[in-house]
Amino acid sequence: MKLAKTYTPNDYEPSIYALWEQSGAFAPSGQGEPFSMVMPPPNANANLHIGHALDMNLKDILARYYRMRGRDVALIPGADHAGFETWVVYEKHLQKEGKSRFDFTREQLYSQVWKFVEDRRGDMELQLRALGTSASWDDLVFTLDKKVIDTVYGTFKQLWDDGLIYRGERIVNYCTVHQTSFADIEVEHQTEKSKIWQIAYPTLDSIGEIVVATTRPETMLGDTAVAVHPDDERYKKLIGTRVQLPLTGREVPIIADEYVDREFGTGAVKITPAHDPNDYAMAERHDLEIRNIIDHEGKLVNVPTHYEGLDIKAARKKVLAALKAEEALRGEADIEHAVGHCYKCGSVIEPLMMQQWFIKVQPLAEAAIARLEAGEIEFQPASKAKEVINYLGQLKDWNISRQIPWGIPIPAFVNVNDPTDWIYDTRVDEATIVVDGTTYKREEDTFDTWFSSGQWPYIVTDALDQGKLSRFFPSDFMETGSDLLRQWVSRMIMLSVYRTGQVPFRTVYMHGMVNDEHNQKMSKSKGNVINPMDVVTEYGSDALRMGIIAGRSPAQSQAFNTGAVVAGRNFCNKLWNMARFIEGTVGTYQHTPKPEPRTLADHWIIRQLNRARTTIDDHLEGYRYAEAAEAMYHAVWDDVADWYLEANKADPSNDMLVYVLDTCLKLTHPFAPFVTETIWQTLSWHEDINDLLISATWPTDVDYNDIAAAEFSRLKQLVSETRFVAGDLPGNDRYTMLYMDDTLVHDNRQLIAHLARLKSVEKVDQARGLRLASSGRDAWLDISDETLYEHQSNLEQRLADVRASITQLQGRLDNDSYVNKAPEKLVAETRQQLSDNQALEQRLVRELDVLS
RNA sequence: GGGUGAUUAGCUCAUUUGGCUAGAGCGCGUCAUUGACGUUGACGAGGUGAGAGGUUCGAAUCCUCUAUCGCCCACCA
Repeated sequence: MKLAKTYTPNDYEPSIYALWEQSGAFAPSGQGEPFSMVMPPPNANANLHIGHALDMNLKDILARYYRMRGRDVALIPGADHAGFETWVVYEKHLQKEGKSRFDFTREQLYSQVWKFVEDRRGDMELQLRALGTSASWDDLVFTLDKKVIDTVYGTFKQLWDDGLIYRGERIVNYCTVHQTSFADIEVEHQTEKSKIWQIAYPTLDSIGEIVVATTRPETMLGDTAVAVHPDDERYKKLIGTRVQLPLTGREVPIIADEYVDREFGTGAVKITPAHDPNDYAMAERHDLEIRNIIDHEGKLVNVPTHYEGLDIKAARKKVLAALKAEEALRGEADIEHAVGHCYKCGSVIEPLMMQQWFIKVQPLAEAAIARLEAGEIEFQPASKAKEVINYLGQLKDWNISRQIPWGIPIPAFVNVNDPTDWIYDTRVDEATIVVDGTTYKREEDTFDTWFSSGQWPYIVTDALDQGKLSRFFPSDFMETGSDLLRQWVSRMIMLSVYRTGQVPFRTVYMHGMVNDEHNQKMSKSKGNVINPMDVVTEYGSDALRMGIIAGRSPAQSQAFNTGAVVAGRNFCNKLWNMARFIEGTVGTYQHTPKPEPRTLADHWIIRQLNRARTTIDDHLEGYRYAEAAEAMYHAVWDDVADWYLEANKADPSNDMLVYVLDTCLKLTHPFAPFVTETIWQTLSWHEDINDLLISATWPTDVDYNDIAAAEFSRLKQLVSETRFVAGDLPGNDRYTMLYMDDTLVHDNRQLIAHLARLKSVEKVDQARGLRLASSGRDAWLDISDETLYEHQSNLEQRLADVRASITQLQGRLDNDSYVNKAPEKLVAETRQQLSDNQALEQRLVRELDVLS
């Protein structure tokens, strides 16, 4: 035998992958209707996590499936420079060496990180290969490739020309540790316990004071107003008057604004426009002064000298102490409220005023919403469409600048003599340029990664300049984690509609998260992270692939289930041993004939495989992976291995064995590519060097006789009943089956004996023993009266069951509403079941009569 | 605070627009076996579908309420 007794995946997987890659099977064939998917670029600097394994698998199954169905498949891989993510990793690396970003120029940093990423990028790509990803590697795009940058600049220019780009001092989310701003979506809000203090501000125009409530007393140094609700009776008369701020003595007005909640705190709010988004909005409405008092490192500035340079924490302490000394503190209370944190380092996000680049998103969002509402993109699950529309509908202007050197530089320059004079220019490698005699200095910020990733589908397919892959845009299938719906999917739609006039993809499939085995979210800090490469080493890539899609539905988070991976491994071994058996039986075989069914089992297995293929087609076309895999699993294991191979032993046919094995391998290949290809390569009838399963054609229907197939089903039933009954009898004897005038049993007596493990199957004139009543054949098990007697209670139990079900069915048919309103087909089925059960009841009654 | 998902066998999960006796894998029990496979085979046990009510001939599925858990969003100082 060519094959070892047990399938050991790690011995075969790498060479099989190499075989595919060298054969060029991953590249688009250029023939057939295109089917394309772009891979969300995994971070170039990091190892794959288990979510990637799922993510990749969901795409690769379709890639392999549609490839076999003759489509022109492109699974286009990517690698992400992951701007900020990578930057964080690199900055830690610098820290270890005792250096900081300020020791280097932008160019130096950029090239250092480039090298850092290059060194690590290979790991990620090797891991994708280990998972079996049939990606078109020649078409891989890195997010810092020239064509990416060119396209991104083109989009930026178009937005600029359309008046949709502006630079402005706005309040932004700022991490003082990383010293960069964030988009709203990158800020993590956490509920925290803290204190809320009440501070008295003396009024100027009358004797008295107004008490404000705040969780951030230190910001009072930057207050420029106090706000109350216009209808608040307590404060109505104070509106328009002024208060004097404690500590600084500055005078600020009391204003009225509906935003103020009368119920909360004291109903009076101190306004610090530079360091609170709401206060900023209010300052815009009321044209208030904006005082910056916190700098980029989180230290106080523009404040009385003894506060100057303090960090937030120290400043708060000092301010509170001073207020206490001035007897301006009126109370403190515990409070729970949401605080924004940096999603990377967890430090508190400071809202700060900064010069940033923004996109006016509204026109883009509106255009995208129109397409979504027209149903141009199908969502799996469908509910996600609404979520995207809602999100786009309330999107605020998008801050696309980041203050980190690792990324695509923003192609803009500012007049050294006029800070409002900005021009678009792509000579970002030069610190200054001269245009028409004027010197311009470049912008040092880089783009938010999502600005470039958001253009991915049309970049990688060269859709804008009709490149060689442009037939793959829009792509057919976009599959990614449900956590990226907003930050990535929505932006791709928005930018693609804007830039290309087309939606970027036709179907979006969102997968849920992979939790740990106890359904807890995986995280490094909890130490419950499952490394996909460990799973591959232990169980094999195919087992991981099969296990991770088992019972999974879109957008639903689910625990990682080792049991399902084990089942996958066992399945691979089963398939392996089926092949081993068939290969050993068939030996050298030179052609793959059109199967010509001869026996009942032949007809039946053809029917089963035809049906399985149809079921798999239905499910995969509807993206129901788990159901498709299950149909495949049961066809191969239950129908082929458990029944057909055994039947074939009783009446062998090599042609049929070859057909059955080939079909199983094809049906299984999208789900377990390695083991199937490994087997395929060992088979003598696939010896041709160019004969690869990955490129084989998907099975089509084979003719069979329906009556013959149905007769085998009846034999199966008889065999099952025999096993069941015999298993219940005392002892482990092999029994003899007796039959009278039953042609089906007569013609298949050898087969029945083999399948039911009987001593023999013999024709008799006079029946005796235990009648096999359930399967409706004139067949008996030859057992002694004594044994028969012991079996009586079993028969009685079965009779009771049958009668219960008769009562139920009869009740249903006695109900006129059911007979009249339920579908005819269903009613007919019920009638059939009733008569079947009645016949069975009579046979059982007769059996029991004989016994007594 | 708003939205959204979940609750089905011991565990992890299915069950496509309401319709056969609610399925699978793992686990569990009994038995088997000298050559395809113990990563096996045969047989089996195990579910009043979170709870309560409603609609319907018919509900795990639709509606209402309750309970518990999760996720996302959110400026209450």
